[in-house]
Amino acid sequence: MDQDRRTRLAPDERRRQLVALGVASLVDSPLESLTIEQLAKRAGVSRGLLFYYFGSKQGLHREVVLAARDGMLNATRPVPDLAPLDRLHSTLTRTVQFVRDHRGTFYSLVRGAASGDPEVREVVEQARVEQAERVIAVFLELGMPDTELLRIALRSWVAFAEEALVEGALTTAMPSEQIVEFLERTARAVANSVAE
Amino acid sequence: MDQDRRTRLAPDERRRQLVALGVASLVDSPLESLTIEQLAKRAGVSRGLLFYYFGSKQGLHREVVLAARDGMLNATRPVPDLAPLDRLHSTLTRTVQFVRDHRGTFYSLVRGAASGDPEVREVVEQARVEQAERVIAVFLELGMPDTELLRIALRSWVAFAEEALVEGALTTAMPSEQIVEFLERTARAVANSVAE
DNA sequence: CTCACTGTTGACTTATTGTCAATAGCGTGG
DNA sequence: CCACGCTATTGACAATAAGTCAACAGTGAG
Repeated sequence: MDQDRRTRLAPDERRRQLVALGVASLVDSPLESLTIEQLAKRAGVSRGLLFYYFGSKQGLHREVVLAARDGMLNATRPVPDLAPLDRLHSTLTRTVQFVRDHRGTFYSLVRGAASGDPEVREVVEQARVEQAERVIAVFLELGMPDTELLRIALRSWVAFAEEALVEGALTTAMPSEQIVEFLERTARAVANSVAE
Repeated sequence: MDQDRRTRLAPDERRRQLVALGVASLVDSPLESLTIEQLAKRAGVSRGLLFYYFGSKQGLHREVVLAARDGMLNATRPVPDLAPLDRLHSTLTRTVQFVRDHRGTFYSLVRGAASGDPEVREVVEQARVEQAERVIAVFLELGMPDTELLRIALRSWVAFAEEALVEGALTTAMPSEQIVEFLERTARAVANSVAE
């Protein structure tokens, strides 16, 4: 579709192109339907080239999910200067924004890529860990004791938030501010409920 | 491994046997590695027979997940006679028990079967809906108004509980009573936080 | 006991992953 | 400017697993 003649690119550039095409395909189709053959055809290269770069289908999936994940983590990165609760508010606001701007990507990350092979699962798992760390930091700075139960609670609250975002931000027209406020309240409620 | 001669069973019985073997395989391996060939070999029948009964690999997966799901929903069915919060306590206690008695099954249900085809996902999705309904009923009986936000909140709390059960009940030695109490508190906290 | 019904089989087709020696762009040194 | 070598790229091939289907063979009914 691009060229009918063989074009030779620098490895980094070709890799970027292939991963970008993969991420783009997540917008309207789940990860598991991202087959080597389809992507090869879209990119106008042979299937063999994908194995040259990614080794296996799972290797490709891993890099695609990694790129999508980093895009999300980047768009929702906390602003260090803000006070804890303001930082949480800021992060959640941008999270809702990201979810609504990139519905397909978000949904594929939190739902589609859940199963499959452990390598891929681990990539999205790391995103949850990172997000949990962000929220834990907020409440530790507010003076809560660093207990195992608090960590489990906020780790689980991340799963709570993912579900709420799918239900609230993707399938209803609820105003973003209301969703953000809902997430803030529940986070505080969960954290408080383990602090006795 | 069972018989080397062809044995002809009544359809219901054969179906039961095949599904039971499939559910048993979930104990120590994820759903997606449950291949037609493996199950056929374990059951001592030909691959063709599995297609005769289930039509497709997804059809098999659907019935296996359905059986595993119903086993869980059954083991954790609410006792109607109890008062709302007692009923919640009872259900959660049996849920923790089930999770620890059937680690593999539970994990496969809430993690492994998450992706794959929409048919299979829908089956486990219905389990979440059912569990959400159970919790929603508790708080409605306690007099809370039936708002969309409450439903989303408790629907999301089910995801919260799944995560907490994986983290708390499967990967730590935390006493069951403590996990149950934790789940009760967070459920109340989440419900209260939307009731203003 | 035999006969029809149907549970069961195995060989075949199709689709997709993965392998690898051969090919052909593209920068570089002469 | 132009061979020439490095390597990005290809296409043909093998391996695996999903589906298909006509033929086969238990089992109960008459």
